[in-house]
Amino acid sequence: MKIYEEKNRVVVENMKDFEPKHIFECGQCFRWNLEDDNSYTGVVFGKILNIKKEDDIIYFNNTNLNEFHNIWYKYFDLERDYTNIKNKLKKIDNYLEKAVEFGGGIRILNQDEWEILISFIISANNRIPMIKKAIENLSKNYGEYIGEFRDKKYYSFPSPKKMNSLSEDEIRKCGTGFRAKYIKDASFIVYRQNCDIYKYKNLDTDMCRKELLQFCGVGPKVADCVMLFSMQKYDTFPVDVWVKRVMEEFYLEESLSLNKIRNYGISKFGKLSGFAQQYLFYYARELGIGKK
DNA sequence: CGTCAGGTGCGAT
DNA sequence: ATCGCACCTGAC
Repeated sequence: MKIYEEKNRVVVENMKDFEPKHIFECGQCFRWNLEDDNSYTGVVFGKILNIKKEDDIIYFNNTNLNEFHNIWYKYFDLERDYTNIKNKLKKIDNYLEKAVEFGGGIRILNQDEWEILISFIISANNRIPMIKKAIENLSKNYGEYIGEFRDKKYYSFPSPKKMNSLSEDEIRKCGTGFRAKYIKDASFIVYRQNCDIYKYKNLDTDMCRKELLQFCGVGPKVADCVMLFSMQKYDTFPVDVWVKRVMEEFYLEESLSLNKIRNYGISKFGKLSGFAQQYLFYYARELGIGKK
């Protein structure tokens, strides 16, 4: 892997297991958008980053080598050997082999706990375009102005303090629907009650999950997503409608409860459950597996 | 118009 | 423990 800096960008050559489409469209993030030139622009940690892959070269636009090492290396999980993970998963069976090959460029991002908690509360019984719109509205209306990139203005995700200062109605008007009161509650708990969700990642997976489940609007699926996408808990298996479909298509004879599917996944995939879930989810959703 | 979407809370069993 | 139902909202 060769990394070097050019004018306002970092160029990475020969990086394995990194495909922007797979990373940004496997359901783990909501603030990355496809541009006309087939690049993706996102807001992360109050910064605007643009990613473009051409042949085997990846361009990290609007950043520098310092930020690359201090922020993006961790965010994109670049220290992890995904080839090794993929090889282990591929050996399990032919279904997983297909799914892993289909989404071979997936990386599980290390995202901000607070932003992910609220984002996945919004995701409950919701569609991706609506989730993205609600998060964008919250940021545009109540986040900090960051700057412009290609003639578009960008805003950070509102802090717990800012979110707590809003009324339920102001949150609702951003398009969050019945989840507005959950967001209001979570903001109060995190900001006013000084609950440090940034320490949850230090707990073991079961305790971490137990803590998250105490938030109203956080059920089993949302808790698993928050743990997996922002707290480095990889021995968990979020089961949503797509994972249920693909598991029933590949592994299960009958229709099991979501919790039983989760337990089945964790017992089958162990420490790699979270990675397996991502490959299966992306495969199922892109191909419409099991859709009625 | 009804249905449904990357679930969850709630009350009833 | 497990089950069934309502739920903001907008696209079909």
